[in-house]
Amino acid sequence: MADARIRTYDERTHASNAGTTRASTPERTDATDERESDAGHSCPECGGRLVTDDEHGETICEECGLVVEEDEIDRGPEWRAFDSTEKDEKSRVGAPTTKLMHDQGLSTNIGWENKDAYGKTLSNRQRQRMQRLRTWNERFRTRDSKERNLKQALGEIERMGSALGLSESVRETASVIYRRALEDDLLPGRSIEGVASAATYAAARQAGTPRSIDEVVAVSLVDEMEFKRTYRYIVRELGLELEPADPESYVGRFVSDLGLSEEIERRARDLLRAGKSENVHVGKSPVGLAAAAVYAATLGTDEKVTQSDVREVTDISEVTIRNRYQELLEVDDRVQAA
DNA sequence: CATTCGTGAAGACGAAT
DNA sequence: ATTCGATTTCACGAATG
Repeated sequence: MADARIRTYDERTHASNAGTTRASTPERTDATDERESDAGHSCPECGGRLVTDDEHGETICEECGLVVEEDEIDRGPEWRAFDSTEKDEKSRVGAPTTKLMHDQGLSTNIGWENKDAYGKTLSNRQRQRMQRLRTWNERFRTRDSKERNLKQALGEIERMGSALGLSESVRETASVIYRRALEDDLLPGRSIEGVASAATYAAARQAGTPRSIDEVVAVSLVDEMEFKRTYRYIVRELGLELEPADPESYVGRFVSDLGLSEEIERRARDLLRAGKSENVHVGKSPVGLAAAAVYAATLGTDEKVTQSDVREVTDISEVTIRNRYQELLEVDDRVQAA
């Protein structure tokens, strides 16, 4: 963003200016105003001196930095009211904040009625001006809201992407998908985290480095139900074209997680290719196929893994592994014979 | 004893209505 | 919204080494 570049430039010039000013007048108070708190209090951890940091509303230990108390700001009224008329007179605070709006209800709202502050009806000319103001105010507010939304979502995508070991380009794709969802107004009614998770999952699949639903849900902030619901919705509304994940793309990871050799990996891939040529894989879980192929590949060799080992790393039940690997072997035999 | 195998009931999901 | 078919999972016991 151009904004960011300009700001750093600004800061640099300010910094150098401040440096020279400070050199001429060395006795300047620190920016953060810290003062000693009441005597008799000391840090419960290390016994160090406690100071209050008014800027952050915290009491912290000077020695170890332990935050003893935080959020000391009193958000209640500083006056007391004994009946409701008194309350009306003394109260000078505005509308309560709400978490239901992204800006906590603190942004400008222009009333719907065409009355001025005294309740008088507006002239025609004034009405038109107000209408324009409403339009623009609304535009800025939603634009701003989307901006924030996007910022948070991108952070989330970044976090999950790195937790899942996804490449930079996959994260790029995920953010593009997210942007599209945002532009198409798909977000209302859905959580940012959910859509971010879905976008990440979809991007990983498109890039041919899929992560299973379980893996994504594990690092996501939403539960599996919501994730699946959101994912389907996003795919449908955005018209994302996603091939069923290719079982082979899981093989490498499973093999290495199980500590098996490349020979096994090669055999597993062969089994999957044979299976695919006979359309064994349609309608079956790709992860299940991959798991079964890896297991089957070890069978004739001296590298031993149990079905339950495979279940551990793949999250595919032993039953499914059994069913799939037998099918795979059967098909492989047929292909060999042909 | 550990592992593998097979089975029926039950849950989840997509498609069709 | 419900129903149906296919798939996967769970729980269990039997067989195998």
